[in-house]
Amino acid sequence: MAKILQMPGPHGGEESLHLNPEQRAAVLHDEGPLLVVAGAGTGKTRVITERIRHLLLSQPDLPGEAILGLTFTEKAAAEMKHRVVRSAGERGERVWLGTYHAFCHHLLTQLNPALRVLDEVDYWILLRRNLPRLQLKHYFKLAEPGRFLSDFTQFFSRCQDELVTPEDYLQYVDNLARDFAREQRRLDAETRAARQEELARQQEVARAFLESERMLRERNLVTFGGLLLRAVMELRANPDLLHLQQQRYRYILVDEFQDSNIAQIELLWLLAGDRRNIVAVGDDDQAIYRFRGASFGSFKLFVEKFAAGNPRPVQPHIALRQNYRSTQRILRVAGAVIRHNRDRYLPDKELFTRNPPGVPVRIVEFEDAEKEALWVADELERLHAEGRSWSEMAVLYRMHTHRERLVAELRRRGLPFVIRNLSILENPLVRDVIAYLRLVDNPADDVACARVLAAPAWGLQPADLVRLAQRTDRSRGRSLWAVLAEAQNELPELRPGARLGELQPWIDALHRRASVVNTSALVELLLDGLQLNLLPADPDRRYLDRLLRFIAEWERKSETKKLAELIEYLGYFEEANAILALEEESPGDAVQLMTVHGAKGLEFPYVFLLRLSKDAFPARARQPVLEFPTALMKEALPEGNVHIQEERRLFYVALTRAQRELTLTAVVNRRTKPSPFLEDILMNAELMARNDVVRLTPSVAPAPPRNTQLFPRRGPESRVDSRIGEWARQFHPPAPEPLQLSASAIDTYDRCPMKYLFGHVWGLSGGPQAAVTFGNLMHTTIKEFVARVHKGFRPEFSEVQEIYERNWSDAGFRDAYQREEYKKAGLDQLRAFCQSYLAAPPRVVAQERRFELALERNVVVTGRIDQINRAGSRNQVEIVDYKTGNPQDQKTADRSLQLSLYALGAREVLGYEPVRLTFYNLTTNEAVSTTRSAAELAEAEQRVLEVADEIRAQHFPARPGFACRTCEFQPICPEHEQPELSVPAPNRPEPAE
DNA sequence: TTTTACTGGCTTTTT
DNA sequence: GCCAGTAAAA
Repeated sequence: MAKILQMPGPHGGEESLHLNPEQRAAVLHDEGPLLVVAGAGTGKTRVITERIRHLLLSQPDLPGEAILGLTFTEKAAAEMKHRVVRSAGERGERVWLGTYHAFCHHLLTQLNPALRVLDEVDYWILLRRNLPRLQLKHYFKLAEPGRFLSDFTQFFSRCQDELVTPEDYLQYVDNLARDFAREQRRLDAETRAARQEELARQQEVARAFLESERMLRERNLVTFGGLLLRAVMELRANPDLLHLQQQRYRYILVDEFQDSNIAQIELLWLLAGDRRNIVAVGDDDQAIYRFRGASFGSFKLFVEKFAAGNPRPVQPHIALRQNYRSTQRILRVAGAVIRHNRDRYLPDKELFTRNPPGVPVRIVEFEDAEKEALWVADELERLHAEGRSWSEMAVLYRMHTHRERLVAELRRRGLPFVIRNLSILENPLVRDVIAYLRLVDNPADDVACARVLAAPAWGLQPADLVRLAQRTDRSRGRSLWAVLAEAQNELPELRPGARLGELQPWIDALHRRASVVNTSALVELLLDGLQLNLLPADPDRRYLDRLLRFIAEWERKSETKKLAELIEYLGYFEEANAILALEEESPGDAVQLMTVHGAKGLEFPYVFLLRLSKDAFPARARQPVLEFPTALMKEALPEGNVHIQEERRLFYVALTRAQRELTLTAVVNRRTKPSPFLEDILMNAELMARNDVVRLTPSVAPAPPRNTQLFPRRGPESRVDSRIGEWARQFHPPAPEPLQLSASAIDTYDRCPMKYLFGHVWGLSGGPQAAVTFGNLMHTTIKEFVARVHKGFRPEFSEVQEIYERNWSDAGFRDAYQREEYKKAGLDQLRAFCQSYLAAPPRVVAQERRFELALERNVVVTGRIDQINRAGSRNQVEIVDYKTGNPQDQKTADRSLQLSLYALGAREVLGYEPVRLTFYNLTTNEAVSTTRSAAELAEAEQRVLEVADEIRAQHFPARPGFACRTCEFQPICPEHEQPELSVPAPNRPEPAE
């Protein structure tokens, strides 16, 4: 070894000659543990690959398979493998280079060859399908049975990261229960109840964890987190296996060590054995994955565990400090930022560079996001005009939503860009194909049908679609498809050239085939029929291929392989918030857009970092629904604000991506404050004195309109390219006069005018919803019950139950479990309701009373009051509205437009004096009452007229947001549709480090 | 200075 | 549908 150390490069190879002293020391490190602290852009991947090469070349009899290299991503592993093979040849081929997960999978399949790995979505779906077995109570919502499942999968995965098994967790909860039993007498009633509740929740979680593990084992499945946990358990329990592994892997190298979790560190500890030949490379300033379970102090653990008590004296760590990537100015700014994180375990790692000083880092402020987007687009164009290629520029952001305006602007200008990790479910062609599949599966799916009908080939105009939709009738099961069949004869005269005649038999035939053939065969038939002739260069091709691969992968694990199951799976897929991203490929010459997390490990000459505003970057801290208990942590929580420190490291990662120029933009106005991270820079006297930073507040002129039609459509014969989104934006027929409005219509308009357009103007409706079916049933049952009491009867509960069951409908329930849970809940609620109703029956004046109230300007308010009770003298009444679902509180009642309108109707039309307005919450069997003053009623009237004006002005913008998650019109909403730009010829991107 | 009402924005990602 | 941060009100 000594001889080698004196050589200029270990083997005189070209590359090793260029190693700096620290890199060389790391590469040549002899035996025992070593931590290589490799700052951003200091060549850490190179150290690992060079070290592997050095090990192989310096020990001719060392077999490649004695070296184990572990990474976090398959991409990193593949890149490393490529480099090792290139520099070490055939022996490099045999080096085990892969992800932790791949390694554990390999290990476990040696013991259990049929073991299959379940990804996060499929895990979610497994739990969703077996929901009854989880016996959820606190974490269950009738209307949304899957609501908490991703919280559970996340939590279980977090436990596994910390090597906590379901049994361990149960033990922990049992201890909590024991503590509570001992202490409860000393607690006041309120605290006791709160502790009791919390304990019950914990017990539910523990039970679900055990049960989910049971489900996995029954099917011989394992989750990603489980791979690590089970591998560690096997190695601990099986000394022979452990010994074998320790013998085999004589040298271990780990990349990105700072992101290791407890399970991974334990795995390394077991594999390294007494030899402790482990080189861990990483940068704790770039640790950005604590939110998903990475250890707080992997470096500290390493030094304490591996280096302590080591038989041979070793240098605990080597720091790589020379940066080869960025200019001096960029590096100084980044260094000033990260220095604010005081708790760094190893302090001596100030980076330096021999690169030129470069130009100052720009901090640019705008009053709104629109201006930010315009200016950044201007800058990108300017750089390109100066001769930079698009691919040299990257735009980074903290959250996906921050890029939206810029994307719109780039698209408007026709600039080439690629977005990493973009879901294909927003691609119009993919949405078209899925709409066809949904229509084939269920011809009564009006939303899918509407999308299909808007394809050019069927020759319809928006007015035709709306005319057809007006004739549907959800309550009688007359769907758009059924109306279409009836209207068949009228249509040729309706629109010459309409080829609906071809559509119907084709879809009907596919529908019949769907229950017979496998989905892959069906999809093939569908694609044939679509007559899609995608050229190889068509950007849509990649999206379609990805969808087809998704279907093929699903079919392999599917039980029935039939379309109906795929449609169900897709529903779950969306419910689980899963994204189906295009596989990564060379982006070609295009501006790269990605989150800062996505940019880790990459480098770009020109970097723009968006939205450095408070609550944007750093993002707000949020607590998970199920928090991992501190008591089970195997390491101490670091001091200080953990969240802000991680955000600052993320900021540091972003800054250090830049090679030549770095621009930070911020939106700053009365509401939005600048990011505290900018203060870190601007308040730094040294940076300012050295001119490392300039601050700009440019005035931004709106860009002139350019390319609007970026996507050449496939022409008038196309059976895809649905124009539904365009129609939604443009086809706003005038409202019929007089304009009739109900409280719920106004509510819909307020939430999202485009939803109002689809439902109330066009007359489309989504499928039946469980909550609605249930609500109707409860209303009907109560109406009949109240009517009988009114007639002087005192119905037994069995009679009520009989009414309930007679009126039951299965429409809209997602599955039997949800249906049965609803059924039980409904009966319980009715039991409670009837009992309290009979205890003090009101004097009912009217039930389900309809009214039409004519306001000024030819506007009519319509409504149906559930129940009117006498309240006091003469015509004084109470208006009752029964509510199922989430209970309404006092505040909601006080400001409810619905109650105001009912009060107006009761007074103006029905001649009552409403002295009390009541929401009767069936869920809690509690009434909430309120009143309305004359002024408040006038205000409500005003509100109706305002909405009426908006509707008459045909103003129907989409209001995207939280509500979209449950909106049945999503498949046809233009807001959820993003055509992607085509990109010129690909060239391979240069990986960094 | 404390309470209440209104407004906007819903992470980040890998296996 | 909920939470937090901020503006308005007391």
